[in-house]
Amino acid sequence: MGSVNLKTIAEKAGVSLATASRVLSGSDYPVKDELRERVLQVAQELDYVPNANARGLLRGRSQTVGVLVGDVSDPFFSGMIGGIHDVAGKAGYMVTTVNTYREPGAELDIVRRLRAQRVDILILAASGLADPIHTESMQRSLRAFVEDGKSVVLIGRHEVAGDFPASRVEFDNRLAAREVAEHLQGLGHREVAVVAGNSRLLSIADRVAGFRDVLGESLVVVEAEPTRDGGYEACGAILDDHPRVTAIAATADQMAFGVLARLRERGVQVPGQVSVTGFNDIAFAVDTVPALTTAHLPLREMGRSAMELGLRGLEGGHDRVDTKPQLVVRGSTGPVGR
Amino acid sequence: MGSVNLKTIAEKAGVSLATASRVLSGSDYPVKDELRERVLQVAQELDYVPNANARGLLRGRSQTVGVLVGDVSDPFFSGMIGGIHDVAGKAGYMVTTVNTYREPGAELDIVRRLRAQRVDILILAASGLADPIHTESMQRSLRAFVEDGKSVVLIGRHEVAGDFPASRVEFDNRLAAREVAEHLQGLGHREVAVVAGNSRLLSIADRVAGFRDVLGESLVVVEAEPTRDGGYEACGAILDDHPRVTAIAATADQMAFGVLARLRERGVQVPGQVSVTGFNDIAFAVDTVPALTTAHLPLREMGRSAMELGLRGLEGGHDRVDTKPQLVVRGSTGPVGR
DNA sequence: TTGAAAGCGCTAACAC
DNA sequence: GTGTTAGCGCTTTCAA
Repeated sequence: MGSVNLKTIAEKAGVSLATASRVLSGSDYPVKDELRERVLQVAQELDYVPNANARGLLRGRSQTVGVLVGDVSDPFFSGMIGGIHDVAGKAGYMVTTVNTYREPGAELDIVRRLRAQRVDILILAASGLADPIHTESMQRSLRAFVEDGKSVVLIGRHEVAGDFPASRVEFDNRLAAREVAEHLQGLGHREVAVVAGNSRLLSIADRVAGFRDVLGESLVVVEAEPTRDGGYEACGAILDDHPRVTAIAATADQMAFGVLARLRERGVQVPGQVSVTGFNDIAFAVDTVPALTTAHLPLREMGRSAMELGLRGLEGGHDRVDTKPQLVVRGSTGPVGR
Repeated sequence: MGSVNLKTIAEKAGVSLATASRVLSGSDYPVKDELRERVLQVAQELDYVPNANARGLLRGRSQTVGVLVGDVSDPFFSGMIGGIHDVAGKAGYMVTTVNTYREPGAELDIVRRLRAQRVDILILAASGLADPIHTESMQRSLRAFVEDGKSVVLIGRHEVAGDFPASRVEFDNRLAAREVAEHLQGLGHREVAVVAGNSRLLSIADRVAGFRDVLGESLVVVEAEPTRDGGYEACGAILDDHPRVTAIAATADQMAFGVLARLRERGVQVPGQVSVTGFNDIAFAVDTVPALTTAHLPLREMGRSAMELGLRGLEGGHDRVDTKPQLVVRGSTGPVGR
C-alpha cells in the first residue's frame, strides 16, 4: 500500500537504498555520521517501519515461533504459552499460536500453515495421537522443516521416534498417574473411578494406563469432555452407576473442579466420603475447598524450557529436558472413611 | 535454505513458474488438467509449502492478526484470545500474541513490531494508560497502520479519541463497578475496601471510580499485584489496618481468590463477617467456596466480536460492539452481620 | 564510504 | 492455455 518504505526514506534523505538499509537495519557497516543522522531523522519523521516479510524472505529467518496447542484458553496450555512468551519476548521473537481444539487430525494442516508462515521454531505442545499413520506423516513434515535449518520442540510427545532430530520437554504422564494412584491406594482406596479426557490422545491414554498400573482392572474409567462441565457430568454418572467408589481421579484439574462441584451439590463429603484428585496443578487448584490433591506440572517452566531449546536448536543441536511430575497432596484426599 | 520452492516444482513438472503458481495458489485461472495434475503431483511429492512471506510481500496481506494483551496466561486475556482464535481459525488467519506484562510503556514498541510483521489486523486488548502523551503517540502509530488499509480493534480503550478510525469492543468498567458497589451497599455494607491493580491503568482507574461513585470517599483503596498473591497480601493488610471493613471488592477475580484464601486462613466467615466480590467472572469464579459474586464480562464473546470487527474493518468501515457487564450474585456476598 | 544491481519466492500483467 | 517478466521491500555482494 501507500506504506513508506526504504526507498521513500532513501530518496527523502538523498542517499542510496543501500545506505538507508545499512543505517536502518542495524548493520555495523560504516556510514558517515552525517548521512546516518539524515536517514534516522527522515525515518523517524515518516514513522518508517521495516517490512519483516521482505527481510524474512531475504534472510530466511522470521523471528517467529509457532506454537501448536489444544486450546489457548485452557490454563494448562496458557501456562506453557506464558512461559514461551517469557523467553521469546526477550529474544525478540514473536509468538504465533494455533488451536487444534483437541482434534489431532487438524495438526498436519496446522503445521503446514505454520511452515508456510516460515516460523523459525515450531513447538508442539498439544497432545499427540496414538496413531502410527498420523505420526508418520507428522514426522515427515517436521523432518522437512528441520532440514530447512529450522527447529522443532516436542512437549510430551514420546510417540515421535526417539532419533527424530527435535528437542524435547518430557514429562512422564504414566508415572505421575501412578503416583496419584499410589497415594489413593495408600489411603485405602480400592474402588476408584477415573474421569478421563479423550483417550485417543496419548497423554490421556498414558495417564489412564498409570492409574491402571496401580489400581488394576477394577478401575472404573469414564470418558468425559476435558472441562469442568465434563467432570461435573461424569461425576453424576459415577455416583449413580458406581456408588461404591470412594475416590475419583480426573486427568485434568478442571474436570476435578466439576467433580467437586457435583459432590458438593449431592452433599457428599470430600474427602470424608469421596476423595478427589486432579492433574496438572493449574493455579486455581489451590483455591477449591478442600484444595485439590493433584500431580504438579511446572507449566510455565516447561514453556520456558521449550522456547530455550527451540532457540538453541536454531544453532544446531537439539536437547532434552525432563520434567519431574510431582504429587501435591492437599485437602481433597483422605483415608477411606465410610 | 534448501527449501523446495515454486521454481523447483515448475522445473520438475516441466512447466513454467506461472503455471505452477496458478495451480498452487488456488487461482481460478484455467490450466489444462494434465499439467495441473503434474504440478500437484510434484508438489505433493516434494512436500511443497508456499512461502507466506513472499506471498505477503506481493499481496500486501499476511492473513495474520496481532493481539496485544497484558499477559496471555491470565484467564481474563486468555479467554478473549480464545474467542479471537475461534473466528480467526475459520477465516484462515494466524494469531500472534504479545504480552505487555502490564507495562503500558512497552505498547508503542510492541505495536511497532507487530506493524513490522505486517499483521493485517491489530487488536489492542491490554488496558490503556491514562496518559495523553502516550495516547497521542499510540494514535499516530495506529493511524499510519489504518491508512495502510489495515484494521484496528480496541477493546475497552476509551482513551483513544472517539473519532479514531478503529472498531471497538466496549464495556463500561465504571458502570460495572457501580453495580457491584450498589449490590454491597444494598446489603448494608458501608465500610468497604477495594483491592485494586495498578491504577495507572485506565481499566483499573475506571473500576475504582465506579466503586467510589457509590461508596464515596470513605472507600479504602489498597493497590496490589493483579494476582492471587496480590489479593492475599492486600487482604492481610486490610484486616490489620481496617478491621471495621465488612466487604472487600477486588478489581479482578484472581485477587478475590487470594482474599478468600486469606480470610479462610484467618477464620473470617464469608459472607457472614466479610463479603467478597471479584471482577470479570473467569471460569473458575464459580468454583470457590463460597462461589464468587462478580461482574461478568463475556470474555470469549468479546474476543470473537473483536476478531469479526477486525475482519470487517479490512473491508472498509469500522464498527462498535457494546458489551453489557452484568452483576452475578453468588455466595460470597451477604448482608452485613456483625 | 557510497551506490548499483542482483535476487529472496511469489503473483500478476502482458505477450504468445 | 501457457510462458516471460516485472516487481513486492529489503539486504548484500561487488564496483567505484
